[in-house]
Amino acid sequence: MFLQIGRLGHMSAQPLDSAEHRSGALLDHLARRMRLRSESVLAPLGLRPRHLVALTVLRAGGDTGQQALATILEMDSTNIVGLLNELEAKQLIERRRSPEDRRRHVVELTKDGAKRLSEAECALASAEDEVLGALDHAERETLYELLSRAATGTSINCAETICVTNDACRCRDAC
Amino acid sequence: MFLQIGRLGHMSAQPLDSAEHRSGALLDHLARRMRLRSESVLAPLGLRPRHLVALTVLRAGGDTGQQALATILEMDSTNIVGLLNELEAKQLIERRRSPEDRRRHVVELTKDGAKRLSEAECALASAEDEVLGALDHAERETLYELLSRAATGTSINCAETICVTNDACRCRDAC
DNA sequence: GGAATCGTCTGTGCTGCATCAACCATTTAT
DNA sequence: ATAAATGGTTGATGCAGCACAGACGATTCC
Repeated sequence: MFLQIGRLGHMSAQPLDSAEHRSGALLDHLARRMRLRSESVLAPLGLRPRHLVALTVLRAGGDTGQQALATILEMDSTNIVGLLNELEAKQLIERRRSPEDRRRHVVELTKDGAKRLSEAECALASAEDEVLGALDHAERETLYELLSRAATGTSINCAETICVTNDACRCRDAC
Repeated sequence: MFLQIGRLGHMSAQPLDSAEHRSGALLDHLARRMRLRSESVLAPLGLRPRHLVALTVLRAGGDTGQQALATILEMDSTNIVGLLNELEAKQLIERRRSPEDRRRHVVELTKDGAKRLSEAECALASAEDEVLGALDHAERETLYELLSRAATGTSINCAETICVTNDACRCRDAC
């Protein structure tokens, strides 16, 4: 901190690039705190945090080949198989062979899957309250929107997926 | 999603609570992506992601007993010891006995530690570019500020720690 | 003096995950 | 048509993060 001030020196009022503001460690820290709480909350629903991540990605991304899924989640394909097996056994997802390329399995969220995901998210309210307690509602919504955009890499889904259901959503400005 | 619309029914224009917007899974997802990239970038510096988290917390929190650290990081005390041993061996932190309660070890970031942390954060620029590529500079700064506030649990440090060095920081509105 | 607290060290075991190897179904190239 | 490449599946192996438990020294509080 003082280092930075020292470097700025004669121009301490300028918004100079703030190179040290890396979110990585904070992301890691908060994700851990959230995950620890999520585990116990999710257990009764037969889910674990990683399932939620996969379901969330599937909801956002639409139909996805599972190799593409491996890329998005940055997991090894072989581990994707096991993960999807668990989700398919609970009928939260479906694997269909792609009509275009029948080698490919297209993974899709089932109606049950979407419902279960929704339930899980509701159940996580208290966990989020503990971890994000320092942020008010609008700030959390901003956070969600930023994370969501970063995760999908595009803002295409934003208008359709988010804004329809929430009049206060800030993403209209951003979109 | 449709469930919520159904629930809203006659008042679909109201900004009702958006219960499904949970950040947990997104946090998890992005933290993972960031961590995978961080590992290789940090290795030459002799650090691992968890070290960075600890150093970041220490920088933000000032002098901290290591039991308090265990609480903040939500790690077992015994694992904290090992983590701190590694950092102390590299002289990035110091353990001093607290003058008030000499049972307690107060953990403090050394000058070298602050410097190394700063270097690491610079080195992580490209990793962050990949993961947060969908966000522009101002959005990343907003994200950092939100995560930072959530992590420290208070907004006390905000004015001192962040805003002095960055004129464009949005936290003035929030503070 | 005795009990409780903070930190340290050691060992044990579970879990997540990467990696390797072998295999089937399907598509693409020759 | 045959061979090669691709997507997916399965099983085995090994490492690392981490929780947990037990024992110990140092210090404080009653």
